[in-house]
Amino acid sequence: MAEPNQTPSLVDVAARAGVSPTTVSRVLNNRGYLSQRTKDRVAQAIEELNYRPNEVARALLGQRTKMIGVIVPTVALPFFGEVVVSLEHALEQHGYRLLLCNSLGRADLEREYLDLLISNRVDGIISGAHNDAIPEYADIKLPLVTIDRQLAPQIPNVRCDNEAGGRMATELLLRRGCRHPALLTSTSSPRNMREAGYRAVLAEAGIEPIVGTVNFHTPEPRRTQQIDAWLSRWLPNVDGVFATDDLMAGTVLEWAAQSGVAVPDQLRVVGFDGTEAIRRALPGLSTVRQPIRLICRGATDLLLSQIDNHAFSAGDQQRIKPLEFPVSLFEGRTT
Amino acid sequence: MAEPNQTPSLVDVAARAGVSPTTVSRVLNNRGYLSQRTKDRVAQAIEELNYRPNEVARALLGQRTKMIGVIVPTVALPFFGEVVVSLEHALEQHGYRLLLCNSLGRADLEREYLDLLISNRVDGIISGAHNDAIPEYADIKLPLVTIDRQLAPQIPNVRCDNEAGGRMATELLLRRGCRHPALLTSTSSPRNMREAGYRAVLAEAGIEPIVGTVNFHTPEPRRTQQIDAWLSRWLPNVDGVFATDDLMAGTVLEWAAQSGVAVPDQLRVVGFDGTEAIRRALPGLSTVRQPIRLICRGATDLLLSQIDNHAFSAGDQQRIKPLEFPVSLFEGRTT
DNA sequence: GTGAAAGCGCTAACAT
DNA sequence: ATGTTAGCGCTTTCAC
Repeated sequence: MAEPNQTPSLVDVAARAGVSPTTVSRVLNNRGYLSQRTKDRVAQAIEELNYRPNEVARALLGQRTKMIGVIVPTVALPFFGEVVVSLEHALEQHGYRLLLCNSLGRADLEREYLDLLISNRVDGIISGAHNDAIPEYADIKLPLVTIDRQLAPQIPNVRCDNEAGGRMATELLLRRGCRHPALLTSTSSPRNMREAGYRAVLAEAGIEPIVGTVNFHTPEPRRTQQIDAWLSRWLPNVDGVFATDDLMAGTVLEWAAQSGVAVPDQLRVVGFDGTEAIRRALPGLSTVRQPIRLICRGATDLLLSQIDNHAFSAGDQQRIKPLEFPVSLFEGRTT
Repeated sequence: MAEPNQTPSLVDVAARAGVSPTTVSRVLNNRGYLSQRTKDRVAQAIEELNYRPNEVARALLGQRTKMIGVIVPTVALPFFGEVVVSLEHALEQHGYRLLLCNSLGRADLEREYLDLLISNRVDGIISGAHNDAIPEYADIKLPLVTIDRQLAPQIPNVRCDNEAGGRMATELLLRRGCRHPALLTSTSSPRNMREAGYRAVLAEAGIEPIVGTVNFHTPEPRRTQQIDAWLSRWLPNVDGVFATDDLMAGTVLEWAAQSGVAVPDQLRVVGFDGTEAIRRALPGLSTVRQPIRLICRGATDLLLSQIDNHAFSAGDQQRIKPLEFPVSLFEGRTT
């Protein structure tokens, strides 16, 4: 007696079609010579049983799960949300699925996720999150590509031209007449290329830079308080703000509205990222748009070529030039 | 000669520790009686080989992948991004992983994803996306929970109290002095409970409702154009707008800024959702906050209990009362 | 053109 | 306290 409740297996299909399991497999994978009659019978059995091949079994046998692990700080932030959507669709085009990990910017979680992905035998990893202090990435024997932040010289990295973006934003502020544009960013460092762009333009113009930092993952309401305090301290010396992400720019705009500071007349504001969601929420915000689609396609292509070539990132120790895509400026009401 | 490049298997560990595979398995799963000496030797072999159990093999054997498929329109929108983050962490607490599917609101994609998830033998599905016209959900023999929109009476559904939210938003507008608050929503229908709340309050106040619709997935710039056209048409008859999501509210605010309409004096605006990201981008926006954490925990608990009880949604045909969580009002500068 | 047998990595039954 | 055997669902030799 058959168990009708059980998910049917290939063997069930074979029995029903009166052929061997091998033949069913061949029909499924379109391999070898099959008589039309056999094909039809198998197709019918599949239909009748509503059979779906078990990808888990395929993965075990074939040694490839067709799954890619993606680690980002959190898809609750539109930039990473959009990145993950783009990745998912780029991967899907090649028959890959996406296992999502939100590290929340926590190094411990990120480490755990790395382990998890290895245990699940993902075929590769795309990481858009990194606590730079995670050495584990170095000895991962798995195709790996990072987005935006470069982890190590030999790990492929895809990003936008952050420095050009920083320059464009700063130049826009100067062009609109700002004398003292300030920078508001997450972490000030020599490796912050948006900051580098800002500093370069100001240096050329002979203007003293003013840099404020509020960490990305600072919880509300502290984050807003820090931004407000910083703004109140510098105004009215400052007549423009380049915020290195759009959400920060939004907080600046709100501070201006509440403080009775006119935008753009008294204060000009530019953001960074230009995601669809924020373009809806803040359609007037001037911003530097990242080519997220391009970045994600680039990352996917790099990863899949690694997978296809069995060229594991750990293997080739040579320095790889990061793949950089150009940004574009959107000028809205706030400048 | 061993192949040092290969990922080590449990058999390799067994060989190195001088025990049988079963013993290694027992050590890994902490089952049965093991001598301390054996435990140590196995632990050492695992360490030396840097062995990780192959979850794919475990899944094939145990008939459970510990993976949950999650279908949403797109995590590029903060609401769904935040939902997915919450789900991922709720699931992770129970040892489950999340396979992400962004349906982009397209019925064809949603169908494909359903197939994909079945083929990958996920242990359950949480869907926050539905083209109502997808009958496939009905005959899915898999634990299934929906978020926000109810698919069918017998499928468990978790959501916030949308009608109460609609009421609260509308009442806030009236309380602040609006005489003609309009509704801006994605789809007007009797099943749109936010709209129902709005209509109910207006009916009680004896005010004629004004309803505008702009579909969720309308691409820019058409979306903005539609909203702008609608606003220009109704103002100044309208002195308040309840937008059923925060992004729409953002577009309304921008229209007001560009049209020289003072907020809140000439036009009051309330949104809906209150995600973290939008609270950062538009800190001044009055909005109805959804308890996303609660909703996601509720959905996860319901799903996991289905899984544990082998009670498949298709099985129990009885009507299930949706799980509703209360919303809360945030009043900002825009009202 | 089609089938039988072996095996991917693991664990549950059944020994001992 | 530990080992042996069988099998999850599939594909890949190698036969015929």
